[in-house]
Amino acid sequence: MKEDKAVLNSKYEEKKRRAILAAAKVFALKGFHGATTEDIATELGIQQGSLYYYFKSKEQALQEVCEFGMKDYVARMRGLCQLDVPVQQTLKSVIDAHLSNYRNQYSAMKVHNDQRLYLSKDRRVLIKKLGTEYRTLLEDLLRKGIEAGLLRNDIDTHFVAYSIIGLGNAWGANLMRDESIDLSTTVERFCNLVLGGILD
Amino acid sequence: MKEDKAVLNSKYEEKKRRAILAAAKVFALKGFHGATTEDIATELGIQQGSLYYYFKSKEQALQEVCEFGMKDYVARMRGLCQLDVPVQQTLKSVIDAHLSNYRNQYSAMKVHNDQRLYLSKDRRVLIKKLGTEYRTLLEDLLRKGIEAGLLRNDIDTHFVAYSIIGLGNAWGANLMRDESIDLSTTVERFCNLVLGGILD
DNA sequence: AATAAATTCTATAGACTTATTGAATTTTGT
DNA sequence: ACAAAATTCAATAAGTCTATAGAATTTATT
Repeated sequence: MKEDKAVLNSKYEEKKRRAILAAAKVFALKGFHGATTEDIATELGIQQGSLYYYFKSKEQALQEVCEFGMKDYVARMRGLCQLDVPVQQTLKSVIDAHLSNYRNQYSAMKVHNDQRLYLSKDRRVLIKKLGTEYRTLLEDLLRKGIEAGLLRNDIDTHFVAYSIIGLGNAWGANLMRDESIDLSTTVERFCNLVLGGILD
Repeated sequence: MKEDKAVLNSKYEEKKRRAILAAAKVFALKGFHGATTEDIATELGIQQGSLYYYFKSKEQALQEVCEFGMKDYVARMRGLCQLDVPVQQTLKSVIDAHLSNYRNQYSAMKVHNDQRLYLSKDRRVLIKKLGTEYRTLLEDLLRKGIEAGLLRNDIDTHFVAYSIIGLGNAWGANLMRDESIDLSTTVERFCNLVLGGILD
């Protein structure tokens, strides 16, 4: 019976995880509305109707994909921000983590970025909280950098934080689309651009 | 008869334009697959079936929205790049034009960015050409700036061009979503970030 | 080995959507 | 004012999709 699903059966948990990854892959490729439950089931190797053993609805699947994509992403960010190293170095780690995520996290981040607004508002509560926490951590980091005299004091931390995230998402999507782009080179150039700009 | 549609009847052209704008608005809000032809027709104030007087198919509507969004966008870029002013100034105009576009162009640009990949490849030929032209113009501009000694010679023009576009799209979407964000302040901060970075 | 529980399957109802068609209406040209 | 052309409408065929339900199968437990 489905009721036991709450009781963290390890077999169930593992397949549920695979279901989320399958949904992430399909949603990333076709978009939430463009993807069918049959697409996801096929990706998982089961029949369309069987998918409802794991998700109550297609919308719930999207919600879980987005939450999955954000959770350890934010957790890692928390860890990076606690380390006591110069801001520049933390920033580089943050950017590296952000971009690496796109190569490892099975498209869940992309789905979060592109499709989360198709969720009803109450399904987005946790997702929004996680997103806000991430941006806030980044803003705090920048503020600390200014106070330490390492960063210019005329920047707007909110603007810069949002820009770094936006740029990270743009390059993340690019890295996913084109496997031939080198990750570490991209991280390097990303940091150079944000830290030093392009002016001679 | 529909045949006359090719003969640029000005009445027809005007309503066709409005049909494209209606489609853009609906696609931007609900996504291509999430939007129905009924949504678009309602936005236009006609019946669902009547929409097919203007578009042969829903997919063609998406194609026309994307092309509409890109055409004068690229045309303006061409104009800006021909002016003989310092690179920094051109760059600012480019960013200003890019961001202003999101406030004026009735969501067509957003649809282009988010939904164009749902089009079949052959429907994307012109769209792709326009996008490539835009990025190439930007890359040429950066190269000119380096040769003039105004920009650092260790930047990768392709990387920077792509970054400026990505950042512009991120802020464009943000400006659309939140009317209270000030355009000129955003342009200012954008330029400062890209030109000078954040390092003290 | 027998029983219980968990997982998957098949079949389908009930919506919803796109695109078409021919009729009705409005606009335009003479 | 009349006829032709352009535009819109109403109705619907044909297809797709989500979600459910009960049967069948597989896996775990005693």
